[in-house]
Amino acid sequence: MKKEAEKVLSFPRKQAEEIQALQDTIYVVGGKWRLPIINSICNGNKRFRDIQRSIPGITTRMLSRELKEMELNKLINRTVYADTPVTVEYTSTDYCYSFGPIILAMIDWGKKHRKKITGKD
Amino acid sequence: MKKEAEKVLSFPRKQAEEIQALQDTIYVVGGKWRLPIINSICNGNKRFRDIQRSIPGITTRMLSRELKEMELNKLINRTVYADTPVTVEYTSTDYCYSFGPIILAMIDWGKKHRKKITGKD
DNA sequence: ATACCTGGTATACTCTGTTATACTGGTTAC
DNA sequence: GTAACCAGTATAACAGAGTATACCAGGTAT
Repeated sequence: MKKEAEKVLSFPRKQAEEIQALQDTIYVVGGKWRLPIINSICNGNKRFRDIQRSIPGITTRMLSRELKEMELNKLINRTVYADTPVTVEYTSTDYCYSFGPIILAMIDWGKKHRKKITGKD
Repeated sequence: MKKEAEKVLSFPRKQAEEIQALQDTIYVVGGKWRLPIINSICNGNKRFRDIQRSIPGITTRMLSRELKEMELNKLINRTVYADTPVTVEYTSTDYCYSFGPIILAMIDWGKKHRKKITGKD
């Protein structure tokens, strides 16, 4: 009996907490490019042009900007190798992998959605 | 948990297909409000003002716009009851529930993130 | 020699998502 | 009578995400 009341009473509080968590996440991964870039790097793309080529539509400007901010936020590591010509490598941090479940859920949705509207695989 | 995501994310197969699926999904659920609104309605909020109250920061204009578009895209049903005063109910379609896994993954990430930066629960 | 590769930066612009504020027309409560 | 609730619409303005295009300096391939 008491358990029941507790559950009911805490329901709105949980809802508020969940919507806040959701809004936090949207704030962090918001925008058109953040998640595709994370996915690309986690998939093994390390070089600027490789990452760019792997994401249809992204411009150098946007990629550059996002990479810079992601490096600041410890989402990725940027390493410069002093060979000639100089090469730059971007690699994912552990933190970066924490977005894995979100990305997988979104890829899954996208595939099903496409299958649904095109009618084929 | 981490190992699992790492393994799956690192798997370099069908990269192009996956990035497209990801971009499709971002296009559909993009923006600041779509996912919170879906979440709110799936949580049982039916009335305009209830939905608005459940999402901190949203304005009537944005909510109105998003609801309209979501109705067009068959994400929600809008039902007007001719009692006096007229009441309007928004309910989720099956299609709407398909975003469940994405929303749950994002709520989960947001909770962990907050715990991490505040240091408490 | 010239055309394209690398890893970006610079400048200028557009677009639209988002905010702010006020308002409508009807209903119910004090 | 006046204040607050409902379900929104109207108007205007803004900020910044995103686009387009060109460019740099060095190296490589034909």
